[in-house]
Amino acid sequence: MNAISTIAQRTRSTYRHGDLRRVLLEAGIELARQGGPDAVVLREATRRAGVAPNAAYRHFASRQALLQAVRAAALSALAQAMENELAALPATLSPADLARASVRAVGTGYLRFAQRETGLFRTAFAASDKFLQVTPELPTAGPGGLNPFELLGAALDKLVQAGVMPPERRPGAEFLAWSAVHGLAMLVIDGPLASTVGPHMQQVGQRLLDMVEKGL
Amino acid sequence: MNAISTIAQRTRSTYRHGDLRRVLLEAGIELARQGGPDAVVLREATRRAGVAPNAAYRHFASRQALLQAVRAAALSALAQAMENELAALPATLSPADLARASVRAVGTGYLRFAQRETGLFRTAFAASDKFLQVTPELPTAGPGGLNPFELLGAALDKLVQAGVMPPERRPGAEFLAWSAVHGLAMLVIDGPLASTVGPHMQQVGQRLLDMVEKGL
DNA sequence: TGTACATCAGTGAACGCGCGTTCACTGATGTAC
DNA sequence: TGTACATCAGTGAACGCGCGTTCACTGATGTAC
Repeated sequence: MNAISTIAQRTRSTYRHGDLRRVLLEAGIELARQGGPDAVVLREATRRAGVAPNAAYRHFASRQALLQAVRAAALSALAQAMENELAALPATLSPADLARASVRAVGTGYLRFAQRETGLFRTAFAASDKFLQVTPELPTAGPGGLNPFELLGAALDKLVQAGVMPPERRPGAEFLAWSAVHGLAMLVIDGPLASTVGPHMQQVGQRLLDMVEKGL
Repeated sequence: MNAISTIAQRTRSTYRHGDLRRVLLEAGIELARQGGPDAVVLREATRRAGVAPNAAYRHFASRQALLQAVRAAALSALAQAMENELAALPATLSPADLARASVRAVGTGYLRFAQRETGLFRTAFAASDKFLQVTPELPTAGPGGLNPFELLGAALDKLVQAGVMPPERRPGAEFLAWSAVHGLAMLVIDGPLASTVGPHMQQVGQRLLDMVEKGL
């Protein structure tokens, strides 16, 4: 180990790297965080890992494979953000209020993540023909073991169990709630509402969640 | 004029092209239609116009400038699609029903356009720091003179005028309605709901509009 | 009406760029004897 | 416990690619006289 070694470009004392896959993935996540999916570039990831460009091919079959791994990590981080909101709910609520608050917490976590981690959010939902094929093999869940979509589903289930939502409205409800929140996120983070709504994202987000709650 | 000349690559009899700007723009639109914003490539547009690559610079300052023009055209086409839905409404409705139906028509037009013209839709809403700076100079309205956002606003105004929506709820309502519809479109056209919801887009879309109507 | 000339739309060739990916290699590591 | 060897992670050099953009040019057009 060298005294001037950095985290990003460590002077290896050994010919072998030891943990290159993880370092490449972390570099990829950092690139996505800063510049979205297009910024996840194989050569730059290897550069940051202090390694020859083709070394990446020992761990990822292609640039696409790295990008999919980064995407899975981004979804996992999103799940984590949602769980954080859920964990912050007061334990004193009635079942009905808790259920309602859980749905809101999931939505709020989603919007907060989109705003704070814009690059990761855009990466998580970047266009890909292989979205469904690839992700199941990679971990997309948060610490609690549920991925973002499942967290929303669980919150809606609570709504039914608490008697707040009639069971016959439950099927497909996640698509409606998700659409509303996802649309606001997209329009604000790199769409036409960036300057109009962006500064008031939280208030508009709460109004949007009012609409969803009432409309579901 | 050559017998084997095509629309795309016309053998010019004259050294000058005559209408290159429009032909490049149309080529750009076609590229966007097929492959989204990233497919709008200067060199390919000139190829299709049957012209040297650098000839484009007589008409567009840069690739970005061409892309912005294509984006404006895409927004204009979206407005057109909405107007078509509005025009198809029966004239016999009461003011209140007409207002409600107008909001639905705007949403339905939006979703239909996203599904039929996916490439253009993605181009219209592609990330760009210059979204608001550039578009105002370029025509984004449909034949009726209103752009997509204004069409939605007008429909919501009708809702208030017809006494269906209390005036105090009107401010900002377009952000909520737009978010819901936009989110569904995004999740379906190149997101994780493509295979799940895609085939039932219309039904889910109508349920979503129910939610918006009730929730606003 | 005919000629000289300025304009400027399109040409042809070239540039540098960074990318993903392939090739034959080298040398550190862990294992079998 | 010590040595031979197979494994395979990382190297170094190179490739072809298509892109956006710049340069000095050419020649068709419309206008002034």
